[in-house]
Amino acid sequence: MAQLVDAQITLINTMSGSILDRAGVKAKFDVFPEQIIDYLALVGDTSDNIPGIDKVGPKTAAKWLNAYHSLDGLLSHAAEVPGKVGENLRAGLDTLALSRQLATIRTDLELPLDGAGLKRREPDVPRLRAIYGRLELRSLLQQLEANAARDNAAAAMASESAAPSAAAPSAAAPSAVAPSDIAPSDIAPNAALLSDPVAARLASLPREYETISDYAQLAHWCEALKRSALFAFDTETTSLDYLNTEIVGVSFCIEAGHAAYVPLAHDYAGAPSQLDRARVLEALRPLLEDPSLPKLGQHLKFDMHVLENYGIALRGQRFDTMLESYVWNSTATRHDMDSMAAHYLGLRTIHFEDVAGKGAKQIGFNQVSVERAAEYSAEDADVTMRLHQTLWPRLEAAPRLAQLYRDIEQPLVPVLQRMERRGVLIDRAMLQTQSGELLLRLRELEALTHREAGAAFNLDSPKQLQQILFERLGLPVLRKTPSGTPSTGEDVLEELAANFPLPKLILEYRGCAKLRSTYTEKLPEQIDPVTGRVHTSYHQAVAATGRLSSTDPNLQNIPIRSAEGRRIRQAFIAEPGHSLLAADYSQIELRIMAHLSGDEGLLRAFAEDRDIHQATAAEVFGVALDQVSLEQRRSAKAINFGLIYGMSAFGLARQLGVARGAAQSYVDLYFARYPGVRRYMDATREQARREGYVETVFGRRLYLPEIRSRNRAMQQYAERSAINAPMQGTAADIIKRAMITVDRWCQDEQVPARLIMQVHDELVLEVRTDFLAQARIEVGARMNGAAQLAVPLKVEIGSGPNWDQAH
DNA sequence: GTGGCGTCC
DNA sequence: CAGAGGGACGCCACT
Repeated sequence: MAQLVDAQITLINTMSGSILDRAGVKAKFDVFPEQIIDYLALVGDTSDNIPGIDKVGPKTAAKWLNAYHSLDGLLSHAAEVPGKVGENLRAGLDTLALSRQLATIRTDLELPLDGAGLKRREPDVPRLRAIYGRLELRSLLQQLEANAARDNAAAAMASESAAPSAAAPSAAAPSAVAPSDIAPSDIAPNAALLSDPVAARLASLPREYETISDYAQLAHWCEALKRSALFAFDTETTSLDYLNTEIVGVSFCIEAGHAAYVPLAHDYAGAPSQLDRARVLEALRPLLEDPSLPKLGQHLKFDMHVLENYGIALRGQRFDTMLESYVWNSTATRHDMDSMAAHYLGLRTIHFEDVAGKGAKQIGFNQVSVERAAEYSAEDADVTMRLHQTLWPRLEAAPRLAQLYRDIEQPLVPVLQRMERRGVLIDRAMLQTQSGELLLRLRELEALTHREAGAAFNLDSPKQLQQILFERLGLPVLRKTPSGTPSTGEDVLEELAANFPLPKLILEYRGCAKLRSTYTEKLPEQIDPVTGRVHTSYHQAVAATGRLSSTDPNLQNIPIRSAEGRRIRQAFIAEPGHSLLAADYSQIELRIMAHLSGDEGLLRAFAEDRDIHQATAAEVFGVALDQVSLEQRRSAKAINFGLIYGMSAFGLARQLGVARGAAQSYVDLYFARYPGVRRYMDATREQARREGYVETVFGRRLYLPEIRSRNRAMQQYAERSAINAPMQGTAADIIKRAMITVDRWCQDEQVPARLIMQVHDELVLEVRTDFLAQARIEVGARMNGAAQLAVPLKVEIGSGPNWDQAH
């Protein structure tokens, strides 16, 4: 028994707390299922015999469910919990998970009235059925039906002619039951499951897809495309690598339900003969290059690249369903076609994996049978048209969103395509030299560390490092990771470094290892052998706030803060006779805060072009501008950034290493000096609660339904997002507008300058060196003119032979 | 695939 | 009373 109590106390000490009311330990904190599993493993499976543990029931399960981001993770953990506690837990989760799914769906139904949530996934009916097989799914499925019906009704109202035909007749819209009101009794057990109306609807969709196998048929379609008001098209390719991919087929859709696939390069053994790719592309060229012939697609930037590989310049792209969905609601669904079809149309489309397989067994699209490829590809074009028919009327009904779409997101597509295609020149030899140097240093540090630790271990393994630091050497545990293990993060090691020698070595090791693995080793591998440059992908529909993101390689997280890191930037160079020009917006988010809040003090500071952190320090600490100490300026800077991120006094205290009370007094002083900022923040939170969303200066919306959550953590997270999103999002809008005008200048005037990178508040151009002086002026003017705010924008421009020296 | 960590704005 | 800083991507270890 003593052992049991010890184990329990150990458990309590190693995690955030315990629900177990035993041995004088108060039930104070939450325990999560994986911790129960650990616990039971520790004490042996005596769960039914431990007083108190059987109290884990629906109520506790509800707390866990609310706290977990991943329902799947929670369910899989719950499945492993043995004994009575497991039974109770699973019963509670079944009920609660289903009601949460219902709440999720319900929220989606009421768009745009209620808004949607962060990173919300589609309800996966087959999976729900598997999990809740013993439960009746009628109410859930009814809501899915009603969802489609209402969407279509709304679309029909907004645009009679554009109403899609996919509407399923359905009962009236669901009554407005608050999620929490869905009691367990509403979900009656029923062994006989309903048929799946979602799958059924897919099968019953009116569709006529044809496969084009002769030139007369092709000519017929080309004529129809030419006469159409709008057509959707899609290219099928051998690879997602946009520079090194071949066209396997193309598909078209003019009218929902009618689509055609043109197989061109299916080359498996026994493939039917197909039309000649070059000849078909030449027939399509005049259509695709005609700017007055409007086109629709899903992620057209990719198709632009693919066509450019064949010398075809896509013009006249008018609509892109990926961007329509993103502008409509950046978080209600992911913006790939399969997700959108499920979300907006209630359709389960044929996925790429369905026809090509997945993992190591995946085949190229050229190996897919023409029959299956035709179904898949024609459906893509068809569904693209259907999505557009439901999305565009919604956007037009919300004029600011339509304007954001027309003025910013759609025109940005060709700009990004050109940036990607141009690529960035990298000095491979320089990176390889650095890699060698880093490797030597890493080996030294490894030897020193092992000697100091008295044991050999893998420095790259946080788990092994935890054991060495906190078990073998007994260093104090200063912070724990979310999963309850002792953290070895940078801030912890910094603090430990004051009293112990090892953490400092590990910090240097980590820094070098990061530089080598992520940058000096990987970047050279990503240089295209043909162009000698790296060609990133900018993603336009990923970040909830409107920012771009970059992958393969990510050019938006190249080091800059440390001297060692900046050497990486020296390898970003320009071609002979050219230089890099880097132009970044100075303090753009704080300027936007001044604009949005209208705070007089802040407006004045920017109007007078003050050093904003210094000016803030002078106000907060009540000293003259020239009396502000470096320490005061540092504090003010932390306050300013904290405000942008919705940070609390607690967080500020930790950041600054001061007492919480001191941090609180800084915050109070700040708000006393800048009362407009506090008013703005209160008003923003209030608007988010009232409307369900916040918006940027240019009308971009971010929906935050969690701001009404009864779960405090989620609600506060939503509040921080509400504060941050208008500033971060407006900055994104502004730089996108700047990119469009800068690119237009590059294109129209045939100047020797090209946009090559964007890093959130910075644009990088490759400019012929003799043209630098003029480029500075032209780029600066366009960036400055990208928005008219109540404060001036400020752009800082530098240039040099490499990215480091351009700053 | 997930968690921990680290890079950027 | 607990929690406590927004948005991304990528590497490594580990399962």
